[in-house]
Amino acid sequence: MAAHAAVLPSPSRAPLWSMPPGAVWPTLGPEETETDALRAPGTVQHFAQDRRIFADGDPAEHFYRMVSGVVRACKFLSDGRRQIEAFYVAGDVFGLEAGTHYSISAEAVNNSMVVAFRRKAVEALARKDTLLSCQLMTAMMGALDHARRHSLLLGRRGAVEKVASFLTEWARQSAVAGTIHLAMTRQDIADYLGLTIETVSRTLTQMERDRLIALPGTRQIRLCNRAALADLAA
Amino acid sequence: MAAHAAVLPSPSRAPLWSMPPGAVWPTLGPEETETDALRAPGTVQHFAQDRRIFADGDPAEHFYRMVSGVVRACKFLSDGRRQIEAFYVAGDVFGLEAGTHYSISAEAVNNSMVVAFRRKAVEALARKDTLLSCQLMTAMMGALDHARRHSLLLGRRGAVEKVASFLTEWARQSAVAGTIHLAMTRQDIADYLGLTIETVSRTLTQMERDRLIALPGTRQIRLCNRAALADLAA
DNA sequence: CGCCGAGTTGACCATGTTCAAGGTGGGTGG
DNA sequence: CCACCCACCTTGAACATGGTCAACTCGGCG
Repeated sequence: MAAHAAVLPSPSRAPLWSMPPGAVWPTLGPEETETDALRAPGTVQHFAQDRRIFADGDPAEHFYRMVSGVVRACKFLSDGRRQIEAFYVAGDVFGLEAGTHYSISAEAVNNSMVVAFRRKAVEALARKDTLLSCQLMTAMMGALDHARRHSLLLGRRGAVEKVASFLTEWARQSAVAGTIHLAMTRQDIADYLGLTIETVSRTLTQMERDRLIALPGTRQIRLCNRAALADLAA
Repeated sequence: MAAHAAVLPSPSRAPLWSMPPGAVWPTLGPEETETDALRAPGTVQHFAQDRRIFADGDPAEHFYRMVSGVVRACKFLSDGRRQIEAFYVAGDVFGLEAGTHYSISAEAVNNSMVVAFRRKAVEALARKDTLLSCQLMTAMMGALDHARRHSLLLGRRGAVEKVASFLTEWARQSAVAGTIHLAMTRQDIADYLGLTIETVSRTLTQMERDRLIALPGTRQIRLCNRAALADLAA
């Protein structure tokens, strides 16, 4: 039961793109989680706030596992418009790529610590070690699930629903006693939700008026009516 | 060189979420493509127009490879709003899931033929056969890439850019002599782009006025100025 | 204290949606 | 073979949501 949480070596809290329990592919027995090949060849790295970890188009030589902090994965249009695809937190794996180059950029939202893995080394390992393949596969599919839910959000939800969804999602990973601490700016939130900074701000203010949340500080959000919020997030 | 195209057994045309050339993970030598374990255990199935192949929440017992026709993958909100995440065409693999249940629905856009694989059988194979794992991995990552590009589209592009992107993307797979045949309705296009049917219609009409396209029939689009179109799609 | 970046608020505006009416074309049955 | 029908599509006008632009506030820090 608890063994399922150890699919990827990490603190056991759910990643932002929450991996469903039992989401191992193929299904693994508890004893197999001992192998944990991802732990061996990694090197620890630190990134200061807003530092780029890799850019869209760079050769994909490493991939990463979050230890602490928050990282955003984003894409840009030629005119600078930005879409944040995901925020990564402790335990999340990112930078796995189909081709030889990254198709997305990754930047530290705040001071962050990651473990970097040489892609080639892990590829070689993965060819021998089926368990490792499965771990990577599971990480990928979790990311795919998240991307799909995110598309539904971006394409078919209004501003209030978007903000409510974000709060609900982020609360799962960063709520202490009903109060969220935001690692990211309003601009980050806006770019994650496909909105503008002003709309995010207005929506939060309106939610405060409606007693759904309280805003004790700009980076702190207290969830007063979590049920109603979850309801908005539908 | 050419062997790279045979990552998945299929007609060699690029899938809608185009898999980049050389997108094998880990990188495979030409000789290895002989194995092609996906070919063995499949059973051919036909689905009539609008028939559901699987629904969000169903137990994920199979996954599929397109032989002919077009399939849409979509998610729904409780009030019926729909977001189409992808259209699948010959060669595309879909229905790979992280958990034990599908997280998306798949429906035939027109009469379609697919090969179904028992998930358990292939899982078992994949644990032995690293090549197979890699093929699946590559398929997944192609899907992830597509989902990310789609998020950027949904979150940060206007109606004209969206329609132009759709035309450009779909032309790659269904253009004969500069004329696209649409398998899907305007509603499908709208739900793919996060727009309404009226906006899609108006945008196409405007593009016709601007001599970017011609509309000889409702399901036929002639690309008159492909460069300008690609430019709009940025 | 004053500056500066981040956030908020307001007024106006643009894009895309909604609602409603009319057109078109492919298939069916008389 | 033609008429009708129905689903699909187009068009128009009013409307709403969210974006833009600009002013102002707040809080942290030199």
